[in-house]
Amino acid sequence: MAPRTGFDLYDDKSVIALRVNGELKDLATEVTEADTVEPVTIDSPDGLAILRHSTAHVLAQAVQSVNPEAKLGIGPPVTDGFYYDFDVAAPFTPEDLKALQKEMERIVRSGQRFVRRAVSDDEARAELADEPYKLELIGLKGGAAEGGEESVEVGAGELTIYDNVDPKSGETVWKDLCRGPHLPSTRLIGNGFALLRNAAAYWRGSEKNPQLQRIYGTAWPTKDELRAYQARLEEAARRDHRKLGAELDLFSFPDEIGSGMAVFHPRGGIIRKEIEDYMRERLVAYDYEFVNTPHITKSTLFEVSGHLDWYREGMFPAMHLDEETDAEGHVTRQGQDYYLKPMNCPMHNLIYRARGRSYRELPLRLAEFGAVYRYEKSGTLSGLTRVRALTQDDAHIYVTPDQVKDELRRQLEFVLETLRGYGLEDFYLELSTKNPDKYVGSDEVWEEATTTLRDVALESGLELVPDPGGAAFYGPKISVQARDAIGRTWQLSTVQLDFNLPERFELEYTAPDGTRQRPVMIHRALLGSIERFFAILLEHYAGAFPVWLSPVQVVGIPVAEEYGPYLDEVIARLKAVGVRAEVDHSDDRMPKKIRNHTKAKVPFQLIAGEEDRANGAVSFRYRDGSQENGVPVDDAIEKIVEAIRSKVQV
RNA sequence: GCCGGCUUGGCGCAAUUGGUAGCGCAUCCGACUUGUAAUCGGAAGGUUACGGGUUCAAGUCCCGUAGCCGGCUCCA
Repeated sequence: MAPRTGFDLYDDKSVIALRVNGELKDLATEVTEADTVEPVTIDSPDGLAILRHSTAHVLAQAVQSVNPEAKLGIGPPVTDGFYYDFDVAAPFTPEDLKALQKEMERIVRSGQRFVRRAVSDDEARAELADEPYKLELIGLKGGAAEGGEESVEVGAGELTIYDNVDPKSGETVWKDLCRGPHLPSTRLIGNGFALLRNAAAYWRGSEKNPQLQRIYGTAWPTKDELRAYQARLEEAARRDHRKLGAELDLFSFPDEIGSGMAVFHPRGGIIRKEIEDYMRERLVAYDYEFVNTPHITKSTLFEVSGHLDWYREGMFPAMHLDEETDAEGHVTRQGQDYYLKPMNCPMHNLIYRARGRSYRELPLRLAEFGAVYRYEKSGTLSGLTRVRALTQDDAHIYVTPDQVKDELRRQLEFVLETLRGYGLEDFYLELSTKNPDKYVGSDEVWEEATTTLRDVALESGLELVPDPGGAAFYGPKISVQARDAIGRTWQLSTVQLDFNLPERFELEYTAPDGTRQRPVMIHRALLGSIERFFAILLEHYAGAFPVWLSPVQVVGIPVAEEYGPYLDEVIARLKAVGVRAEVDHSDDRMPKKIRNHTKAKVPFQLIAGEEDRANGAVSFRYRDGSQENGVPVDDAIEKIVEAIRSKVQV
């Protein structure tokens, strides 16, 4: 029987590639009956990646058609889109992007075919003589065969070049080194793509390499899906915590204080206090003990812990104190280096070590909202999510080796339950394992710790994603990733197992048999940094916090001045039971007051006029504009108090 | 830190080819007080981020610094 291609097998226009014996192939691939062949549609995850990858090729063709001097880097698909890197003399301007978009539209309309062609290394070198970066990738191929890096350009097997062929003339108008597969035709890209932004990116991801100019784009099977994606971006912008933080008067970043250091305003302060109070309640319930430690320390501490070895660049420079010199400038008294602390664990270890410990005390759980300072590079700072002064809800748990597994289970349960209390529901786990270039301790110990963590993570039943090389230098970790209201994921809690710092700090406890044993340490941050968690919640709720977190929970709005005193009485009763409530006595008109407090996202507006006053009632108005009129005051108070207690959204 | 962009009163924005800073909201004062998202009138508020330079003249052009934004690298 004659070999057949995907074109023969599938009529469906949405089929754009094949999966042959498990491998993605072009639709034009010839298959036989012996092959297992599955269709890949353009709207499947694989299909979208192919669409985006092909769109990246069209971008590269457009760039070289506008600027033949541009050298090609790499151009893979990424979440929701693609990028392509170029070495060009001058960075792209917004006008350049517009022109490129136009050129891409022309290429898409011309319906070029993507044609795969296998080439030898030497042929590829000859054809791509003007593309230094592609040549470099070909050179790397040898390593790829032994399990080195693979890319969208170069696989472990043979090299392939994709020719873009004009359907009318049959001429090859452009080509690129690429593994594929690709769409059959550029026409399938349609008008569901857009260029988004340009930025610099280091060649092959290393700071030591030159920077290329990267153009990001997005591509979707239809214009409607593109629009939906753009709407998602707008929604994310609408929720941006930096914007909401200013609008709702929650926090600011005074230039006078310095980059990456926030001040919380009264309303932000209330939210923060509620976040912390709830956390403290939970800590008490789970047998934690509270400790406090200073913000600065002599350098020795971080020499012992190893932080100065690994993270010196990320720490604020030392303050050199107590040095004395004589008139000639000779040092007469040796000074001391003090550092702002970037981490609390060494100090907690000192608390552990302050006296002899018994196995009877373990697990010993020390918790602190510890302010730490990290000299993050200026370009990485971002709102509250990446700052230089932050508060960790940090805890260190000391256990016997036997207790490790149970304690890890307990901690994971604690973490997930607590996060649910804040209104986050959708989680998965990530297991970060040893970075071969950055670790202390023996391989056996790492192996054991990693296995233990993996077991506990799997037991939880949550999805577990590997993160190879993602561990800190002292031990592997499980991190809890949470999806927010619009589906973005945030790394939140981390549980790290550490056999190394107890060693470095020579921590011990007396075992039942009277011998001295070394405890194991678990590092556990639940919110990560309180500042960052604040930002995540703010974006998750788009500023409309559940009642318990709302800075102002109830505002009384009199229909006319006359009803102010009546509402004062109602509000006074609420305040008496701890509700954050106030009456708006301003001389704005009632609709204006409603507008103001709706914009401020106050959960309960209590309105009262003659009708309500006569009946001893109030009328509720909610943030969405819905109402509940004539509610007796006792019921209203009960309802509000219950909404706070049960942490519900209204 | 690197690349690019941006920076006008508290906030959001205007200022033709360089010609001597305007508007809305917020604020303050006054009047008004009306059952569900903007009452009216008036006042005050800016050496256009900062520092240099070009020019008869700079918010507008050039250089430097800072901050912010988008990425890259980094993230204990």
